[in-house]
Amino acid sequence: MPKPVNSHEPTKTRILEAAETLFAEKGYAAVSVREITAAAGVHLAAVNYHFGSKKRLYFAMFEQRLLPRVMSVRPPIEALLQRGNARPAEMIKTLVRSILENPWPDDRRQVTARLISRELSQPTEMFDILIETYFRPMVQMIARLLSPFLGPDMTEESLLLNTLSTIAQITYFSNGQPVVTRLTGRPYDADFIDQLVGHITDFSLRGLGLERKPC
Amino acid sequence: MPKPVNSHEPTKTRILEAAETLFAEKGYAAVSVREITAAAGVHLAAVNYHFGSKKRLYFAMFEQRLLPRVMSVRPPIEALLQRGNARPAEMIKTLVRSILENPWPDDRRQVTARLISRELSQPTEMFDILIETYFRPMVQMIARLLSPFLGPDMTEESLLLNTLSTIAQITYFSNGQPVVTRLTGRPYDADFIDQLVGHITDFSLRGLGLERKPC
DNA sequence: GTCTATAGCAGGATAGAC
DNA sequence: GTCTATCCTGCTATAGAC
Repeated sequence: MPKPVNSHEPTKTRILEAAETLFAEKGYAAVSVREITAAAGVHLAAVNYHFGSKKRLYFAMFEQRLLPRVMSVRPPIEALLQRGNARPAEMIKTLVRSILENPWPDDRRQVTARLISRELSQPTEMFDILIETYFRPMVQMIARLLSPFLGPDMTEESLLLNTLSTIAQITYFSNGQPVVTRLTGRPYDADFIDQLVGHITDFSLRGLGLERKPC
Repeated sequence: MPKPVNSHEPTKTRILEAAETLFAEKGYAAVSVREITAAAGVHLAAVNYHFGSKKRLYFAMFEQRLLPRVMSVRPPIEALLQRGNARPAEMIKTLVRSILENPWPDDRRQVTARLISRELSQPTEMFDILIETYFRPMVQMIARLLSPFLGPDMTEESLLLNTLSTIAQITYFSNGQPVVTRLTGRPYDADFIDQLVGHITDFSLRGLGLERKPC
């Protein structure tokens, strides 16, 4: 448990921080309250005093730390939408970059991505909240961003699938880091992330039919 | 535990089957040996008698059931490669379909996909085996399939990233089923899977630069 | 609010009868 | 090989001293 303990934070915050890290690493079931309190440098009973139970600690962590952080990704992308004059290449590149090298603090990037991916692949009671407050608005916003360029004859569903194909790549290269590193031999440093952003942008632009190949 | 018990199978097999289902559903840590033996309809001590420990049961399940099954996806795709005269559109469609509606028995499709995705996103000691025996050969095979069409000036790394972008979509629409259903309102019936296969194929062909848009 | 002590139970594993 | 009974550890949760 090499996690620094921030001993000036209040007990409650220390618990939330430690819980977040551990839940992200191992998953809810594999983490014990003892482990969390030890990592947080607080006494065992503190979790039940402050949160009532282990499950409610998870929910509190989710609502108070995870959700606010993921919501913070949206404003910059919304700003892009408001401007209204961006070109598709620029839009997609910004989108990809804003998620791949996201604005969360360095020590929380991996943690945040893992918690989201965990919740999406193994829904708990938080699944609905995550979908409706974060994921669906995000997808709709991206779809609205793209839709003017994709032609008016495209169905809603087709627009959605195209949006999801773009998101699929971002998600895959973001969450699948262990696999990608293993296969390419490249660690996720600034260099490689740049390259990934470029690749995903190009592939998606072509996939969306927004960039013509020589014919 | 509505799982039927196949009471004519030997104890060992019954345990492996139940373990597979439960590990896929809940993850290793969240499943107890008691739960497994109850679902299998055998006595509690059977796990330790036949496998030595819960962890070794997981490994046995992985090697004896999961790996052989995922390996069975390869031959049909390899056959495509051997023929050598397939066109890219056909190849990619076959590839997408062979994974999206895979050849595993109906009651094992979801289970198999979940176990793989679990192992890739939360590596245990089996991660290396899965990567080296299944994933890397699979990716290399697909890359070899595509490479003749992508032009000789494409770097190895670029070829790999393009391949992964295609796989990313297949993986996303396959593993992200709860999310996709939630956002589209479509259950994964034959109809929708057809539509997904078509979409992923088209998007990927364009993404790879293999299908020209009107210009 | 903090922490100790412990209740109460579920977990994996095992010994030994059959 | 099968199954019962049980050990013991480690878990969540709580009671109650400070």
